[in-house]
Amino acid sequence: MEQELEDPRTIILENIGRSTEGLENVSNDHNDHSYCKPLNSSHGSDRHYENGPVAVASDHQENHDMHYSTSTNVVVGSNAYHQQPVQKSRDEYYNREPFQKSTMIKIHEAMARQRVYQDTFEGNAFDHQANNQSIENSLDVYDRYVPNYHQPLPTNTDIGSSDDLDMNESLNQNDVENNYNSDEYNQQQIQYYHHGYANDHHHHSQQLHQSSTNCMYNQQPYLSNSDTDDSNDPYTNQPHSSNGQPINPYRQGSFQNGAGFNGNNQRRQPSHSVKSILKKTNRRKHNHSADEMTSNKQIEIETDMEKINEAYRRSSVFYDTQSTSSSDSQASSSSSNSEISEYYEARLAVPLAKGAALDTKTLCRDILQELEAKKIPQTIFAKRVINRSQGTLSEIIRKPKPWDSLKSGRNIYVRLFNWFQLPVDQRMEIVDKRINWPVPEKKQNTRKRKRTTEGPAPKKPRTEFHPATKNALKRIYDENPKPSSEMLGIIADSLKLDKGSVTNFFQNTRRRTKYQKECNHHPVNQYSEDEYQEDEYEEDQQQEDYY
DNA sequence: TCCAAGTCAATAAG
DNA sequence: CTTATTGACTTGGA
Repeated sequence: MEQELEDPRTIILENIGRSTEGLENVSNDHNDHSYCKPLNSSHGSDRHYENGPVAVASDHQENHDMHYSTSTNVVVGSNAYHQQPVQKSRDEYYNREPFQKSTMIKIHEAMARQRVYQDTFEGNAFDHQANNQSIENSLDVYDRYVPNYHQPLPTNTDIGSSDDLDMNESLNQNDVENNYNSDEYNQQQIQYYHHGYANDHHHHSQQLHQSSTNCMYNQQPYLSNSDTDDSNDPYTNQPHSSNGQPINPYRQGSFQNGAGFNGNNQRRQPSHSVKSILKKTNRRKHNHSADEMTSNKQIEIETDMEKINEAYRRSSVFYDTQSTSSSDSQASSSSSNSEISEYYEARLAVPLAKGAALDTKTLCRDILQELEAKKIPQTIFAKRVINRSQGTLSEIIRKPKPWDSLKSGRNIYVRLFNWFQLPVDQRMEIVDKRINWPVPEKKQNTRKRKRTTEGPAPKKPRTEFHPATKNALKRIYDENPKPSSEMLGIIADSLKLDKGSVTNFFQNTRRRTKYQKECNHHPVNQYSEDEYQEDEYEEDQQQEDYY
């Protein structure tokens, strides 16, 4: 496509009136788009992933088995999706220079130009001085963006373990959706409770209330106005209490009675909580029935409660006959698994009280601890409790987003919370691998890409960026996290990437970086522009725990 | 079409 | 085996 007529560095140097002597020679460009590598071989022809990527994985494994010791055949080339894949060895792929040295200069220049254009367009004076400066700086951009690196030889990618715990199904996401999560959540006058939690976890530096070991959320009324205090915790938008305590996540009106709802799980009966929920609901109804929106919500809540009640009624026999040990995997004959499961589902789906806010950070930390303590695998927890994949769970738990920044994602945290409110035996029963809970129906609305007339479009194989390419992208991102579409095109061309991939990269990075700053208070993480000499790009984002 | 937020799911890391 | 990472896809809204 584009032809490299002249080394852009020359142009730049000439532009700023400097000699071109001493420029390092660079080889000619090769426009073969060889610098990003879809992971899966055999693609592009007529393979459609009707059976999911698994089918391809086995191909991979085949290659792997046959060629690993010397070199693994991989598809090389961002165009593999549209064209015939090119087989190259992994070694060769990694040892290749991903793109021309001049490339980064070009990109940098283009970005500078765009800035200039924007400035001009916006009527700002164009600072030639600054521009030259910027161009000049761009000369060493390549070295900054593409540090030397020594790609280790591919390690054994133990592919044999294609563990199919197979809770397959991209499960029904509907069940969660009828929880309300409108923004009137935020508009409410919110009353928070002080969130002092006491449990058997010792690592909490700010632990204060020491009471029953199982009462995770021992709540006490705590009045505050979430919008008036500037020392708000981004995670809850709640003020910190004077003594630095984490602030309670819950609003009055729902489950404020910690003893009643969560209390001592040794003695508590399911009926207790169900009743208590219903009671609260009714009370809420009286309090808020004036507003129409509110009454609509009310109806939803009531429906939820009905479901719970209903499910509970049907499964109550089970609880009555349930022995103390929940280790008995088989439910009593009088209550089917699906009924119980229904009950649990209803419990997990209970919406938070209107206006309530969860302290996601604290919640997740505790949940995480619980998982570790109880040896509950994420895979099963993810499916059973929040109905999501393991990877999703991991990210949600590990990097919880502030409540106020959440949209529909709030449902997940609510479910997490609800699960945690359950007495341990129920809690554990839900995630007991020995029990085969009925799999939630899949939302069959799998009308994937309807573009093509013949079935689902093939999935684009995952791109594996060359380390240097990845690094370059990161640097560019640092400079401009939100390039215009045009810029994206330039970047893609320059780095020999698919524009879609570049777009995805920026999109993903933006989203994944969004709360990092708020989380990272360590100065160590403050990115410093001048010490990335060596290859330190592999450990680039140690997202330092912020607890 | 673009974006953000939510996810999936392959696969790298531990 | 379990968990963390991350490119691509899906949804819902301009």
